[in-house]
Amino acid sequence: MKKEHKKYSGRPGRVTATDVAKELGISVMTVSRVLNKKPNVADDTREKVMQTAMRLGYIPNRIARSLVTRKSYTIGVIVPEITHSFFPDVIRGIEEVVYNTGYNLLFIHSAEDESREKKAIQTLEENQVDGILLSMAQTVKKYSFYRKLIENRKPLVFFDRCAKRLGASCVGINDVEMARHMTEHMIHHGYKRIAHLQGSKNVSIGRDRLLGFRKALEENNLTVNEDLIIESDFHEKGGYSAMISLLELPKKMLPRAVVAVNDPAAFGAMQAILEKGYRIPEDIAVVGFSDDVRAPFTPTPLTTVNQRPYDVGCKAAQKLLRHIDNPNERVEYLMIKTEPIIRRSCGCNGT
Amino acid sequence: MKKEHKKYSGRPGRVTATDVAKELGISVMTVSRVLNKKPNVADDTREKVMQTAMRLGYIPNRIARSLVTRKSYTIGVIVPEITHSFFPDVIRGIEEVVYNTGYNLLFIHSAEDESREKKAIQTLEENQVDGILLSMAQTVKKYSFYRKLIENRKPLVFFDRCAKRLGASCVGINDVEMARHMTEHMIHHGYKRIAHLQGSKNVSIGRDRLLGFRKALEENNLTVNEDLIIESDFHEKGGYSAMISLLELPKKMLPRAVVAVNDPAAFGAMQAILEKGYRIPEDIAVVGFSDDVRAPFTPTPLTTVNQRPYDVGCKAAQKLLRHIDNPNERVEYLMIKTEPIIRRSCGCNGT
DNA sequence: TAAAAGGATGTTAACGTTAACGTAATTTTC
DNA sequence: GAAAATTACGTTAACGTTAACATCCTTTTA
Repeated sequence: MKKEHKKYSGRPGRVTATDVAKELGISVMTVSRVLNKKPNVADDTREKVMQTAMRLGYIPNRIARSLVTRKSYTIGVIVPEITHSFFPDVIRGIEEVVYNTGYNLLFIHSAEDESREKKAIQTLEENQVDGILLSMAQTVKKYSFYRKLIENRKPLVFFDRCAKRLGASCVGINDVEMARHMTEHMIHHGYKRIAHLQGSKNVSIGRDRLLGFRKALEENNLTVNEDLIIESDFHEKGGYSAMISLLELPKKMLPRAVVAVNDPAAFGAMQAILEKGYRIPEDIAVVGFSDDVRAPFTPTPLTTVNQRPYDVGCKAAQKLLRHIDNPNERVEYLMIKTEPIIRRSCGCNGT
Repeated sequence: MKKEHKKYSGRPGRVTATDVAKELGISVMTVSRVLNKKPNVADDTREKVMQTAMRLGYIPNRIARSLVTRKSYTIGVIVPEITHSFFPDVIRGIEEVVYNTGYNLLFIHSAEDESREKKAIQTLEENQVDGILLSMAQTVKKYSFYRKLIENRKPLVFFDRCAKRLGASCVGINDVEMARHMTEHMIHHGYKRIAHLQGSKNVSIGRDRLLGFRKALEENNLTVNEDLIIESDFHEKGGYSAMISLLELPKKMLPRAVVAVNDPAAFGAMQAILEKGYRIPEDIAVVGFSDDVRAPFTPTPLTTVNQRPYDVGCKAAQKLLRHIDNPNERVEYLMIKTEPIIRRSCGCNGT
């Protein structure tokens, strides 16, 4: 009575647990028990199963497993712009946490587009992800999709760009506080006319940093000049064109300093300033936000805020895993404490 | 006779196609046909199914679907260092191609570590990905894992860091040619003592760029000085320490120019050069490879090669999809043509 | 107008795994 | 030494979907 090995026999059929069981003349269940390291299996059986599984090149099918356990061990990650150096670092942090926990990352790039983000959420749900880590696209206006997720009890943790009061945890940085701090730093330099390149109002960090900016001016008894608050986006282009329009103001209305919503916007602004023949910081000082890899390298190194992306990623992933493991995990708004990085674009003698 | 809606009733059970079918008193199969836009369904039935599916909040379960169709519509992506700005751009390209094809990306970061890469491959296989896009970790020594994948007929396409002759397609750039070109550029500047900060030999781009470097010297009848070829890695640290050890050579043995395996290594080297009080390019010229976002911003803007990461990602994804759709798709080594970006670190008057 | 073709459904089984329960043999307990 | 507990399995059904085939009814064709 010959036994036939199924391995690579004819069609490209994968080796299954059933094949391993048949090979040994035992039940699939015992094989399953061994592979999942469950108790109540004799040592020698365990040994035999491991060996034949190895010999046949058995690879467990997580899809079949997921179907019955109703757990995919997959986490969805939605990022608005992977190209912005903040996000790869966040992903590093996320990866580092999920690595060794057995979870995998299903990654989707929303390209700052609301409809793509919606589609992404739908896709993640179809894939039965156990939870979602999301940083909002800047064009998102409606939160109904988030609400639906939360109603469906799909664990959701926002990072960086958060939607609060929806019942999902958030991991961000102390945006208001740091925007206030950086603006005040400009004020302490003696600058009076301070502009703000504002991020999209749709997004928490856009609103919060604007708030911090206003706070600083008010607390220091400076009038907030609405003409100097101008909507940019989070990228070089937006910063550039916003700055260009500021520079078209009459000479004496020109800002003496610019607080940009983030570093890419600041880079765009710096380029505009230099192109128009002004000096940084002698004519116009600039501060950014997020400590982009390029920040130390700009002609005048950019004063900014270290956004600790790696830590944001870690904390967000950890919180999500806790939500997944415990449906009663408390919804929290975690704030990573960040610090200013003083270089020279603000007028200091930094590195 | 009341009908009960199952939606959100008690336990968190998802709405299934069966629920939709029961609601309408029809068979699941008809529902399945509608949802998959298959023919042979009456228009009004189709309509009714769509509506109740919507009303009940039905979300198709891709996991169950995958199990029976033996297709996951998922592509695995393994990247050695997401933090290196080349890779996020590649991912953008990949995303752009798979977006709208219905495929998803399962993302794993190997952290330049062979064992993590192996584990990643295993994980992707367990998840039944339809194909894998992979850029080798620099510490990878054995190709047996790749061979096993290829034997198992799991479509695999390498990008950037390739292993050829294994039967998997590769998408890279013209490394040898461009390294030769850049080195020759240095020679045309009149530099004689030219050093090479070499990448890991385990990896194609490390070997190929070294080859191009040697070629240029030989073709121009310059002797290759082995002391000036020094192993770095692909990151700032390696470039820095490699350069430091070069700078410890006796004064007259010092290199006049440095060809770095990539930009991060070049940045490290530049830092070392500046710290030791030398000028770039007056004392030591430097060229990099990959056009990192920081390259235009270094104190002396870095001459480098545009690696066209976005195109690499697109091509790799396209090729993989073709391998998935057609098992007889020809194995190819695709080469994206790249161009030098002349700035100032080489001695030119670039931007 | 009978036969053939096609359209709109339903039925059954399967994908590969595990949960829940069942059973026989062995060991423990008092 | 009989009841109870434990161990080492096996059996059945289910997870949610689709492929393949079957059925019934309508329309077309010669």
